[in-house]
Amino acid sequence: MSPHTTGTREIQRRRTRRALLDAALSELEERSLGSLGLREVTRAAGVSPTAFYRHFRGMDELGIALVEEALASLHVTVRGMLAATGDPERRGDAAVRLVAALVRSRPAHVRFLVRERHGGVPTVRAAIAAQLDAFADEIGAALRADPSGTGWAADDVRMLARLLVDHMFMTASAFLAASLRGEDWSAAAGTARAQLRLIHLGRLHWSG
Amino acid sequence: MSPHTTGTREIQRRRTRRALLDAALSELEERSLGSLGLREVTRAAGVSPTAFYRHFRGMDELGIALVEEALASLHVTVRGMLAATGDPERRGDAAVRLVAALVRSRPAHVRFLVRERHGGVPTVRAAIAAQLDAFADEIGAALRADPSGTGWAADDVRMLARLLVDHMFMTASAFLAASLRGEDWSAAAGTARAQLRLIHLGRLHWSG
DNA sequence: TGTACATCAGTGAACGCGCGTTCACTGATGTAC
DNA sequence: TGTACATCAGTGAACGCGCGTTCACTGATGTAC
Repeated sequence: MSPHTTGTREIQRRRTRRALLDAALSELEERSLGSLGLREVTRAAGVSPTAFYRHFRGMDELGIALVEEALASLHVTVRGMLAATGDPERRGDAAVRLVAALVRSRPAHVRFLVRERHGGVPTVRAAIAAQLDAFADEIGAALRADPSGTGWAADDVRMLARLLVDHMFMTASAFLAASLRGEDWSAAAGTARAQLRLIHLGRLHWSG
Repeated sequence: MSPHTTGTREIQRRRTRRALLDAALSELEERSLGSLGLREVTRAAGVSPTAFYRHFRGMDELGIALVEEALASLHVTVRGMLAATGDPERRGDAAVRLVAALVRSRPAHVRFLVRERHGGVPTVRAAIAAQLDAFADEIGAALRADPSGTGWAADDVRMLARLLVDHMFMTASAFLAASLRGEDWSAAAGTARAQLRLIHLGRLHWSG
């Protein structure tokens, strides 16, 4: 392996970078990226303020790095949904389960996406929007490939794909809200499953 | 009329308060409430920083005032939707038109709601969430009153009402995004209408 | 109507504080021979 | 393997700046008689 991935110096460098990202995610639990200060992040990460500049040009760049991490996780979830098999009801339930698993394993990343998707940092907003468009395209392609998708207009496939992407965010947000209230997730999961079932029924009876 | 509503002093007081709220809304076009400073607002409003305290205890209180204004507008829209008559397709189209009218008449308020709904100021988030719950209840009551709502379980009515509330936000957000890109709104409106039609089809074929 | 006093929205100076950014530096790690 | 030099992640002091908040104030508006 090259020294760029395994050298002692490189390992330490990665560790500090991770500490900065984790510190930011932790601070963002109750706040938004736009109100987060460089010194807050370095303080929480246990490094000097100047160390920040060895890793990021400024807070915006750290924000973009968080977007990339969070969307990579989300992409795995989306691919898992598309790979699910069985009748549509089963696939809907699997989708809700995958979202729940994502929120459970990376709550801070998911909260970051939900918050910054419409948040106050234009570059971050744009990066999220672009990737969600790509996810919608991916879902649209899967819908088109599905036998039940024959006869659908391109526009209609796109509108359904967007609805499903947005519903995924609604569901993720509902799980986060349930956590915050100390509730168990079964009610939120039930609601999400029922909504997907209703959307699927609409899909079955759709006439372009 | 009492001097509390028409006195010269009271009129001036209201004018300043309005200037502060409008200045904040204007600054919030591209930013979030959590990152907005008191001095920025007073500067944009053309008053001294200390004048702020004659109207609000702090930025949080100004945020709550904005929430109240914005939700009052939204409530008018929701009531308009529920009052719409005709076949369900017409009612869906009317709902989309009402959302478009709201976004056109109060873009800054709507953007504020979309952004701060999941934003970084807990008190504001809570105020919005509480009111959206109330809207969902209102919509749920209307769905129950509708003849096509007979035989629906209470949970199912609630899940449909929530889906409709969330869809309203999706639609508003889509209009704002179209504006930002300088696009015409017909594509976003068409997508929203189609999604409502699909949801309605699901509703027709629902089996508890 | 006129006068004397009270109210209070908005002012301007002042404060201490944390911010982002710069700079020259240190010392461990990496590299060449 | 050993030595001499280069690299570079992280440091700590320093800076100028805008922040939120306080205070005593001003002067127009409101009120009592």
